[in-house]
Amino acid sequence: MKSNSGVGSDRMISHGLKKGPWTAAEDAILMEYVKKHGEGNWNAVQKNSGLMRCGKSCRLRWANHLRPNLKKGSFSPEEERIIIELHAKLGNKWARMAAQLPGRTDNEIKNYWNTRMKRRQRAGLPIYPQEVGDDVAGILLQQQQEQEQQIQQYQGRKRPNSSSLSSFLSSSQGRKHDYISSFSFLDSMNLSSAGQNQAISSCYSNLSHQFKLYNNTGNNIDFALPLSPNSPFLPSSSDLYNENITAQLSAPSFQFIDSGSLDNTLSFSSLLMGAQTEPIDFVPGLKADLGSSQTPPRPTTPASSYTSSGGVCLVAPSGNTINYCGLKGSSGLLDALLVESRSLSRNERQKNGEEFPQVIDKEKGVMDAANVENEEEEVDANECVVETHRDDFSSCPSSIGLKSGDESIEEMNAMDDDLHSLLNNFPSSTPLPEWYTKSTRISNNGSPSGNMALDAQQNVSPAVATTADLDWSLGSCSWKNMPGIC
DNA sequence: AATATCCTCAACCGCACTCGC
DNA sequence: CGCGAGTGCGGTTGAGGATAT
Repeated sequence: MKSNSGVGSDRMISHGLKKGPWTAAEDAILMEYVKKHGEGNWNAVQKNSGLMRCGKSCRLRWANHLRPNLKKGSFSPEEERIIIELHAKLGNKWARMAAQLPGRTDNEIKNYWNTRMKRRQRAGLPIYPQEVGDDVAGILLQQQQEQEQQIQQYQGRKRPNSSSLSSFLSSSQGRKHDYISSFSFLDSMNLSSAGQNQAISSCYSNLSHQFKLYNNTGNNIDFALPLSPNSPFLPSSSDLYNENITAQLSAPSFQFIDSGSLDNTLSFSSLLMGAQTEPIDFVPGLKADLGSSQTPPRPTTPASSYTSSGGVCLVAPSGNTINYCGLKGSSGLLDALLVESRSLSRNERQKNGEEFPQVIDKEKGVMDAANVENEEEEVDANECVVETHRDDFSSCPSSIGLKSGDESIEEMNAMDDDLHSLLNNFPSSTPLPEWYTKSTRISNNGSPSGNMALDAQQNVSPAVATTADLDWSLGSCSWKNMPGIC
């Protein structure tokens, strides 16, 4: 197909029209036709010129190969730069990109991009250079913010502006560094353990209602609450996909998810790349490309969980299995930006002499995470769901209190009430969605954390798992009758 | 040298949109 | 308003060349 010289084959004739590669003779006929009649009205080509090609085929041939001023050959470095920038801004809008690259066709750009993307994924490289990611992050997050606002308007709910993740991230400040810790300014409270300068923060995005716990040293606890299956914010089941991917995790690729450095948080490109249209695209790349030839190290990190725009995403490295749930068509940008899976394994952190965050236990009060781990061993080697609640803070030891400069407590409490009533209105006994039960609980020696969806697989039979099995309350979600939950 | 596998890219396909009737 | 033709767009396919085994 790369050469269309010579006599074409007749084997691709269908309904009297030829398909397949164009011959030089056909090209000549088409060019002559356009010379006489101009572009357009492609279906008339066959009638007027005798060319046995459909109008679509003629248009494509003309646009991609015959029209004047077409550039041939490889893209120049400058063109490549433009493509990268345009793709970062536009996504897979090949025609729009082609409009900004004189002499280049959408097909050409598309092929180039797909090839390049695969190559870089194989190499474990980010698709977008970091500087492009920087520039684009704000744009996409702004779009995300607009979407959120639209949803909020639709829901008729008022949220404090200060809870807007997007506005913060799209601002000139807060880039590159401290994304995670900066999130604490959202719907969060920072708790300070006097003398230890240690804090646990909880935050949930007002859209996804996913919680993330992390201490202020930047080592998150890798915890995310699932949305209720009946949450108005949860996409319909048809919008969810769930795919089990079996592959050895490549260390370089996985770094984007499981980055140990905040700077790497912006090196999300390979994740984002596929996410432009469908986040899962990234992961099949792993599946396809990490076959027999690579034997990457087994990840030592715990489950990663991150929110999707308007939905739920879970990424759980488990040996050589990744379970990924997400929203079709989500931009994936927040997925990446919210990727908080930077935590070292507990053992490593302990080895480094790092202090563990405190965990608020409903019955035992505040405990050190290390103690939680010991408790876990008695009940379940890996399971421990950190639970927190703003109301719980009142009963916290006096050594824990609000840091100054936090948002209005009243404001946050109002939001809490809002959410609380929402959660309480969920009907019970609703079967959990597929993504909820398909996920595999990872086994790790990491932080005292768990993802409820992951816990579900291990501890609750998917067949009987319903919302009635969940104990929903503000800031917490637990499986009823499930031992080992803090 | 033979074979398998990978890669590239031209072409196709399905869908959505516009426009005229 | 509905219909069909024409067109554009983005995703996918598969032939054939390149490379690896």
